[in-house]
Amino acid sequence: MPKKPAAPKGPITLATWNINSIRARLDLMDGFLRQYAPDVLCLQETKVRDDQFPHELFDAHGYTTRLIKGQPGYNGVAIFAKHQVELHEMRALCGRNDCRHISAKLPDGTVLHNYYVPAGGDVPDPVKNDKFAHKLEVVAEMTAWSMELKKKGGKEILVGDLNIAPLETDVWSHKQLLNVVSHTPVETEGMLKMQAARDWVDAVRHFVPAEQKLYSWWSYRSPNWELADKGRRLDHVWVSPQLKGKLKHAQVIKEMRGKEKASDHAPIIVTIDLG
DNA sequence: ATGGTTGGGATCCAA
Repeated sequence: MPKKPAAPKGPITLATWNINSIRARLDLMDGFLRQYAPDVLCLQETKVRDDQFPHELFDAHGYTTRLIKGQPGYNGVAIFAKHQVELHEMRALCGRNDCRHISAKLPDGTVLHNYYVPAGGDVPDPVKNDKFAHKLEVVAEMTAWSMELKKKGGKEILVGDLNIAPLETDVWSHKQLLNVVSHTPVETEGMLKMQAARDWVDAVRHFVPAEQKLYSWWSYRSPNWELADKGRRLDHVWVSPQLKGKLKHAQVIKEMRGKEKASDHAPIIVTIDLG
């Protein structure tokens, strides 16, 4: 009888990936899971209703826990694990039930939050662009929520496509992107406030110095994405301060951006010792 | 200054 395995001893690997439609990328996902087999996998932009989710692939790879929250066409988040984890919460950001958050309680009590922050449209003005206004509201709400978490002081991990590249080295050209949605000062400063509200530790920058360029997303519109390398770091893994010393490794799996039928985002894998 | 690509699900929207 297949039983859900107990929590692994020692470090676990945790992946986050904006997959840009799971049904369009079953082969890509299969290859990724064969090669990297993370213990826990968080997805954003699954773009599929729950009753149409392709469970078989994840079943075949041993993800006995599958927590999904999808809607037709857009958004959609999911958490998979090779061992038992509990659904913790599904937050409706800004009062909209639009499938941008799902969270799970891991065996040691750490709560894992998976977010998909709105991209925010093209015009970086909340008066002229409702989508940008909504993005800023979501960031403000996540900041207030982070402050509440800080009061409780539990162990938390926050991952996802946050659609903001906070540091100058998180974009290919700081100057040229200052007025481009994802790197405007109101967004980058908003993100820093959110980090400060819970003392979130940027798990990827914990290993990659801020002087070094680092991206997780390259637009489909650039025909020569790798050579041009006009990327942005939109995807993040943050941990609450008491987990900082438990971080073992972090890596953007850029190779996945170069595969056939790739997502425009690369996955990130963090190794953390929750034991 | 502009247009470039992709996926979903309808003939356009979101990214």
